[in-house]
Amino acid sequence: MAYDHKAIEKKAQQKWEEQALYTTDLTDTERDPYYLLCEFPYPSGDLHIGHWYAFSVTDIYARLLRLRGKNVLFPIGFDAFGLPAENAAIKRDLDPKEWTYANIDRMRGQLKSMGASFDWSKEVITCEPSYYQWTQWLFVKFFEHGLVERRKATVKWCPQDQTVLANEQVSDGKCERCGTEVVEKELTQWFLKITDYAERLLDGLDKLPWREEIKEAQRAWIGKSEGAAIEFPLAGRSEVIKVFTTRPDTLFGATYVVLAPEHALVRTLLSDVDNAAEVRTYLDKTAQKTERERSEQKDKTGVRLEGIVAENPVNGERIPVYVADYVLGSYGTGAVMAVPAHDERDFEFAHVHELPVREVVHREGASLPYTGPGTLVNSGDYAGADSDVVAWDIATIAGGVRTTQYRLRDWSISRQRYWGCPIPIVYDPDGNAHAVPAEHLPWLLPEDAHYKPTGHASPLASSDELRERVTRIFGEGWTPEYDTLDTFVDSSWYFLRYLAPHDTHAFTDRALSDRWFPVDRYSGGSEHTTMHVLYARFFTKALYDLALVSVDEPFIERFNRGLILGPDGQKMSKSKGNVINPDDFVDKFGADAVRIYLAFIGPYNEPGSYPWNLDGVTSMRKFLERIERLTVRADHAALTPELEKALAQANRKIVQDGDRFKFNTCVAALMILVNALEDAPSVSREALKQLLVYLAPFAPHLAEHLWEALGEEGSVHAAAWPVAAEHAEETVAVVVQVNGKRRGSLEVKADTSEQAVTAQALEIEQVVTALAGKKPTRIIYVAGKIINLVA
RNA sequence: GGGCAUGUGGCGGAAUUGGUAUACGCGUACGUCUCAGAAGCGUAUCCCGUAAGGGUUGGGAGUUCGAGUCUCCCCAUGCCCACCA
Repeated sequence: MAYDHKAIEKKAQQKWEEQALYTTDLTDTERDPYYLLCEFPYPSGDLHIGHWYAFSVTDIYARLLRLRGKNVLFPIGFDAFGLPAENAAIKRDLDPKEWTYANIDRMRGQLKSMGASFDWSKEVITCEPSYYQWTQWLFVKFFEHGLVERRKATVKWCPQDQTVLANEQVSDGKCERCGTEVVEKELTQWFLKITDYAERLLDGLDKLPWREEIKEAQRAWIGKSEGAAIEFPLAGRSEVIKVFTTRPDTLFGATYVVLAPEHALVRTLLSDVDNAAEVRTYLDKTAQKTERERSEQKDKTGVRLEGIVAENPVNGERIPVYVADYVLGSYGTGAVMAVPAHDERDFEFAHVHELPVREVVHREGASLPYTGPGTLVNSGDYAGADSDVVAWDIATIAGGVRTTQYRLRDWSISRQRYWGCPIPIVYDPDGNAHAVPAEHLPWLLPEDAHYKPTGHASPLASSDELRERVTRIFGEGWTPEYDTLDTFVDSSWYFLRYLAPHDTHAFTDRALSDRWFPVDRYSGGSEHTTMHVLYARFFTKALYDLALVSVDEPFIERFNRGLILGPDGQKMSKSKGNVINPDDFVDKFGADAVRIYLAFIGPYNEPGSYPWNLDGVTSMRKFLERIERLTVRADHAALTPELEKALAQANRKIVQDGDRFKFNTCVAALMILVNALEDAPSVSREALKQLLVYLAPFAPHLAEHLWEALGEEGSVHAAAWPVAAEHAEETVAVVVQVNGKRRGSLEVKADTSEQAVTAQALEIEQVVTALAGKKPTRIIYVAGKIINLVA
């Protein structure tokens, strides 16, 4: 090894710490502020290669911006409450708190070993009372303004983790954390009313310059659909069945009505149906199915409510009523009008249960079920009309009301677990909820609770201290809330806390947030598109409405980074044995080589997957060694025009592609520069100094070391970004084409006229041959790039 | 099933608003240095052709002086959502 990376790294990291190089002065008004944010890590244990990719590559940009004169805020913290840490601690028979803090200590050291330029003075840890005091304070604000609600609802429950999950935390019917099949449970829970913001969350996206795929994913998740709410009266009864439909034009084709098994009306009707036993059996069977079983069963199951008859409001037709689990209790009104001819699910159900299929929208050549638009048939006075045109007329005569439905559900935030932020709510003797007054915040997580979940009651219920605390403060008969908050609540506002991490009077600093918020660029994983990023946007809008911040979108730019795969091209996992431990590589090749490898592997501005490649890291180490050898050749000669040009090109490329988050081409530009320097007859100190500044963001330790070796003062990371030399006299290569085909090229001065270029082009032998005596009829000249002679 | 994204050498990838396709690197081959190996250094490396030249960005069509880039159709892959009425 040509240089001792361990010694170099240690020395450089010490130097930066001593000089407090990365402590951001938030009150500085001289330089432009730039808030660069990475998703803060979950203290799960060791830092893996994905963490390196997330933090060390974003760090390149932080360093680059600082060199270019920005006042950069690049903070770090820990998302420290939550299930995985708690489960891991229980498995090891440790207190979740001890386990979490031990992990934080270890990860801090590992994060520093990357040479990441985080401002540790602003570290936030969400499980610290000084942090969660403000999570609670915000919860109370939301509570006071009606944004928090306690209600009974069917919620997703993870039997393994013994807790409720938010809709966003269920994927493919399984728990996001542990993969267990999720079941539904009826529970009284706290909700954040994110659905109140559905429309604004949608609108806000239009103005954001994010990649379309991120915005589309959020739009799809919010799932806006417009339609009509229509009431179907029940013959001889006072109740009505309210349905939601986006297709009122098919109303004449409704041949039955379906209620979801969870629908409240089912229980009411049960006493009057002729086949109550059969219905009850069906309801019980359905209740035992997991979400997935319900959606994956081959045949659409259901049962008719015998003796109950609904009336189609458009024509008074009497049609049967069914209970079927293909209708979701949680969407729309929990009931649908079934139009088998024009809906695939209704068609399937009608087929199984031998219900009539009546075509009302006709299109030549289309077979049923046909779900597109067409000409109405069997539709009374509307027969012959265009289905799209008269849809709302039909809705109107049926008494339909224009309704907008969202797929988005309110955010369930109660967790029946120990390791989370206590919900700052107490109940009076009558069971009414009251917010814990601000003077009692932080509302501490009791230390005497049995933290293992029992499934019967939340762990906090086992705390005597909590009960006594409530009695002492509020009086006899008052009881605490025993659930804790979903971890995603903690992380929905941490980017504001970085601005005032030690403030004991406010959750953030208003003056600083006016200056620093929103975040300029936020880098994270695509798995958070419909979770954390959505929640953070919701929080910001709510805070804006409470006049606590001045903007209502938290992130100007959002980038989802890619994934590092195992050497076999598969996703890394312990079971596949293809997990790369970054520590081994850092130990062997140095942090700089690993950083620059991760930067070079592919563009950072779009999500992709990159297999880990040992040869790639090795070659980066060799590249760094070439730079080290180069510095030994330093002399005092003046810069040659060639080198000046090469330096200017690298400078411009790194600035431009850095801003685009394309560090792979920045590294390529560095390589081209190093190749040019190696080929040069002499290497001046001035050229090397510039090279080291360009290298510094990518390989911060080696750049610092070589900077010192050249005898330079201070830190290379505090150096001024070189001004790229402008060459007015520069010649440019102009490609000469005949009929769009390349026939040669010319070296001309940039400001050469079209006539002069044409004249020169016509002298090229291949051009003459290609023209074969013809005269160009048209000449297209793009200055400095191309000239095309069309003949 | 729906939505979005992406298809460029053996591999990762490059190609500002349409303007030299394959930058940079890996791998490979040969050479050099060496007692030998490693490292280093040098040369070559999309395809056909001795060459001149011609062809090539998943396939097909189109717009254009000019298309990897724009439009349409098809194919493949990846991600997200998924009984959402």
